[in-house]
Amino acid sequence: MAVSKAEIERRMKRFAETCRTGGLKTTHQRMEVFRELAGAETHPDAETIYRHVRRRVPAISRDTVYRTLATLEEQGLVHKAEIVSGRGRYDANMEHHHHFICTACGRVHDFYSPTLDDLPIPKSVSALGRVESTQVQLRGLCTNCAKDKR
Amino acid sequence: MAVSKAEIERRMKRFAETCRTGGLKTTHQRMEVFRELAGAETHPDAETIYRHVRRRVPAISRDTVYRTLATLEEQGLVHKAEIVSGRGRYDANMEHHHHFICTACGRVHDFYSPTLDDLPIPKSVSALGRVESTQVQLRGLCTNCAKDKR
DNA sequence: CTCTAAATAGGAACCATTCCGATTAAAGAA
DNA sequence: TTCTTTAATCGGAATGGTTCCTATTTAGAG
Repeated sequence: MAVSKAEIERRMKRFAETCRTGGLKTTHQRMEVFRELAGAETHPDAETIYRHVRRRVPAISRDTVYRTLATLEEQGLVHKAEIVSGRGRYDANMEHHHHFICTACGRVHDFYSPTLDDLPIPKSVSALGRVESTQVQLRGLCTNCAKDKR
Repeated sequence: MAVSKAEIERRMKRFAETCRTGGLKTTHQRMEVFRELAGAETHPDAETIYRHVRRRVPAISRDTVYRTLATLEEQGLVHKAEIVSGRGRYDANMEHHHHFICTACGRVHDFYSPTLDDLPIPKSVSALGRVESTQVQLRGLCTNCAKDKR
């Protein structure tokens, strides 16, 4: 189930909008990096994004990809999940969602749950600091890897 | 509030026990790396552990620290949290707990909640794979960093 | 069209982690 | 205790992801 055309369209519009209001130049490279994420569901890492975008923008540099991802995150256009093996993974799905992480292949799957979006935070936490975001991480063997094991 | 003497004692015993049953040699280096974590509450990273242990075992190598941490994790003696900036952080607290991560300083604080230990996992997740562990991550500004900002 | 600040390319640098080959030492057997 | 086996260690080189640096390019304002 790929991201729908309409959703990609919507995300690209938001990108253009954010560039304008944020005073960012809408460079070809920037646009293509975001487009890559707007249509992805696999939480690709920077290297994967780099390889894919290079097909369309052959001269793009890794540095640009990394810088652009950081900029997009600052602007709230993409989400960076620091999950496994120190390799950041990105997605353009800004709805509140949670992650199922496969302990074998490292793949990250989104899932949704209104209940989990609004967790009962214990009082003791207020002593630690002010909570700005919450996220649930589930770990286990994904269906694919479970199949391979047999 | 440091880890109590009794708790450290208990953890060291478990370490010795696990080495025996797991067929691991209880080397001086191994013991000191674990001792460092048994008494820590700060989720130190490998480099920090290395620097501390080196006071007691001056010739210890980074490789040994990294290998030992991996071994201890395999044996279920320590817990590795992959949280920020690709730097693994370790703790010897094996009770089910959750993390409050400061978005400014990156420090990780544990907190406990029986309610959060047993989350209602949405049915849709079963299509993704078999859940083996659950964890809640809260992000925000810790009290310390909030103070500094003012 | 011109100008300027922002952004990019490409390669060097950086840093955490892992690998490798030679050496050491834990622990079971004698 | 001493011997033997083999896991574990050391230290430095290698790796891989990410960031930095500087010259060059370009988006967008005027």
